[in-house]
Amino acid sequence: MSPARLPRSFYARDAEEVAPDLLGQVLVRTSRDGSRAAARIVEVEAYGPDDPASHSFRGITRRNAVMFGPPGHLYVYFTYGMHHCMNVVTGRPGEGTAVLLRAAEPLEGVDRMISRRGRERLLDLCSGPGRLAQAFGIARRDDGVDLVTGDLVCVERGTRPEAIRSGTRVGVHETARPWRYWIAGDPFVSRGRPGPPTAKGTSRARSTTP
DNA sequence: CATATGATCCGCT
DNA sequence: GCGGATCATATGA
Repeated sequence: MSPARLPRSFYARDAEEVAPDLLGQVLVRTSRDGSRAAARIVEVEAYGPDDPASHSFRGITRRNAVMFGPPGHLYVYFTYGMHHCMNVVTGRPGEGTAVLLRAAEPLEGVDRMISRRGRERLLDLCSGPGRLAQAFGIARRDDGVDLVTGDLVCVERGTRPEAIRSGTRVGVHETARPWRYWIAGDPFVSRGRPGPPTAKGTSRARSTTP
């Protein structure tokens, strides 16, 4: 019943529209004992329809089924044999669009994040999709949880970023959709190579600090 | 059934 | 900067 919690309508839009709007918002996980873990989202990636880079591109499977459900739910997948990544489902049911949460700035429950991560440097706690999921204790069993009405995880309204940058998505060799968004100059953004891999391969993304 | 691969992280060089 | 870890998932035989 938190008035700060983002409503369903926030998620029920195109992924590339939701993605930049998620920057500055606060991801919150409430444990059964009432303790909270919270972090300010600083980096995301959108995965749209007809997007070869999206898990939903080849149709619905058991793994990606949640992506095709109603917006405002968590889509969690396991990869590289050891990492979980979390997305928020966007758009309309059947579309299969989502936004990957890539990095955040720890705000609450830092001690718990440190123990879950096994590392104590604040900058390394949530700076990467696998790290973020680990810090929040998110795993496959959290696949499909409702961010709007659920008790476990939600996104609360935060502070608006001063400036937003965008560039090519990490691990995606395509320049047509620069759907990685991050807060300009934010130290908690992951070290994932910024900038499009241009043909001659010398340029960097426009990630200069204002 | 067999196998290739990945929206990654970490430690070592 | 590079490669190993490590396995669920998808796909093809």
